[in-house]
Amino acid sequence: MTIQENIQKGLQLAFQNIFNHSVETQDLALAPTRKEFEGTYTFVVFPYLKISRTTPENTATLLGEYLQENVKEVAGFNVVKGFLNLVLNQSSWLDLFTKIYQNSSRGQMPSNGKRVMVEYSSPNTNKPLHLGHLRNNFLGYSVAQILEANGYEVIKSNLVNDRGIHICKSMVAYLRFGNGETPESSGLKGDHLAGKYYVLFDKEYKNEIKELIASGQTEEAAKKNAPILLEAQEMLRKWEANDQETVALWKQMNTWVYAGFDETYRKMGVEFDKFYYESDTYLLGKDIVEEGLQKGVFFKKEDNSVWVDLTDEGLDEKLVLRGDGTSVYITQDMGTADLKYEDFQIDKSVYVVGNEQDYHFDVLFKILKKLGRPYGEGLYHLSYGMVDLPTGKMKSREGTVVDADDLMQEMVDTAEKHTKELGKIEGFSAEQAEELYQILGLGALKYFLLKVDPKKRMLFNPQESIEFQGFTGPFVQYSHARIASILRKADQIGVDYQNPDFTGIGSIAQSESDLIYLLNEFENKLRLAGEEYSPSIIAHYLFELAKEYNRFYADQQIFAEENPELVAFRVALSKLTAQTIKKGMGLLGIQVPDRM
RNA sequence: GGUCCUGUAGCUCAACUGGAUAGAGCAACUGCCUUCUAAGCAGUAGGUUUCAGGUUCGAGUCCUGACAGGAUCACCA
Repeated sequence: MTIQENIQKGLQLAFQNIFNHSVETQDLALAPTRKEFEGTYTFVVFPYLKISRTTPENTATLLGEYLQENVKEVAGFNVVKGFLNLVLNQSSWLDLFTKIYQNSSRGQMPSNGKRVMVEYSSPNTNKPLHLGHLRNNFLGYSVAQILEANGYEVIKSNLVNDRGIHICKSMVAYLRFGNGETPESSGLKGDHLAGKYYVLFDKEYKNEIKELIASGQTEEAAKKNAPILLEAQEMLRKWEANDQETVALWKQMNTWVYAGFDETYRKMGVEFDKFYYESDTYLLGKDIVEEGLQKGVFFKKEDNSVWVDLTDEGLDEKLVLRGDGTSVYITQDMGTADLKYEDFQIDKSVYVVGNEQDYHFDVLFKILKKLGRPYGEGLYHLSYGMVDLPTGKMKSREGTVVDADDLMQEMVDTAEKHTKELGKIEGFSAEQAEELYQILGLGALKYFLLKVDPKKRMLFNPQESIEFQGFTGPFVQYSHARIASILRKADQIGVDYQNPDFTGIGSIAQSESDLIYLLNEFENKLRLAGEEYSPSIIAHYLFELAKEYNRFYADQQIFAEENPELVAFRVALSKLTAQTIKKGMGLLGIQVPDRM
């Protein structure tokens, strides 16, 4: 039984004995006491005045007296209006700490026997990754870690959009302007090479439109008739007809792109257990359309096209198969959903995709539920907001994107600059220093993108570089490095903090019990982050924890203390904080250094 | 136009899902390094939570209606 549960139980008995009324323990909500009042937990009595039939102050006082007498953890209480603030006794804090400290499986819930797939990243192979992809990748990876820590078996998947008109555009431009350029000959990363030709396509396309308009065509006609566009469309047809030359070029360019992506993913620190390729899946789903027709979930129109009617769910009619029998986007998504289930028998499926596709996923999930899919109830669209620049939306064709590789490198460079300015690399080898810059630069970037609630859109100003102070990754990393230093010293002077005995400690400071309180909150936050698919909950928690530790650090001289048990306690408290930071940052995909 | 999301300090974000005097960070200003890392700590200042109603003991949070920004409403992906 946790302290909270003991208090709830006590409250239940109090209501029974004082007011002769039975209340469910889970309804008795305990909130953390606000900083400006004395106490740890606060019970709000307003909702219970009908039961107590007396004033809020009176009700709170009666309950408080009962708790103080009957619950061993409650040392005292105070009443402010209808708020009953409970003060815990010193030994409860130490007992609680000992319990957490000795829990070797802390931060990893036991298996819940459920399997979840997290699909994220899902790049197009015609251009390199940009800032928006960074948010997607960091979110996806982090949510996967969080679900795993919550006891799920997690499969990280990546559905690569490797076919379609946009790929053909890069290919056509490459044939026209490439002169056989390769990543080796140009020194360009493969994905950047493909992106270069995607931009060239658009440039040429616009030129041709201008020329056609000059020769008398309307703008609308020119947009349809530009030769380079027709070429791209022709190339798509050839690709679908499995034309040898086209397929060979397609394979060649994609190979280059994948080599580039691999490098970017490695730098990001993300990974995948399973890749799906749209070139394999784009024809899937037609059998489901047939099934849907038979089940009466879909219906056919005169032109043979197949539709689903979702008007009773507040949506519209939606096409699921064209009149000529060819697929649309949602057809293959239905097929891919089935494929994922066939491959892994997943209980849940999380799609990390931007909020511009909210409607699409709403439709997709409703269809799959109507079809009675066993995984239907476990579908979840982790919809995140766009990353905007001060200049507006990023457009890759117009070159107004913040490139992922460039940004990561800038962050590492900035980390190097800050570190050198602070003169903090004494005794580091060149490799160690470089490793530190990577850890700090990527940490700052990931934390910056993950600390915001996923569903909110966020602004990124490249001019104002990402901070290294305050509510940032490096602040949390710094706190960890500080503690690592404490632990080194403790080892050096022989403090036994592995199995310490705290029985001789009289009382602990406010900053110490506050820290224990927060450390105890870790698993609650972990659970909440899993339920909400929200790394930002972890990020906020870690900031609070690091902040509280630094308060304690400034407050207490660890090794100057004369009572050896108290020294051991403080070192142990430090160690548990470091472990929690490391584990928590790991959930965000962020490493922590031992020195910085 | 229909639907959905968002609106909180100058800026970037919180607010434990309806609880106390709405909190952090950045930027500004004041203090604190001869003892464990100052990428830190403590403090000052900064608010009509876009606006108007409503629900109740109690609203940033729920409801209605405005206003502003964004997304989407393709036989594109």
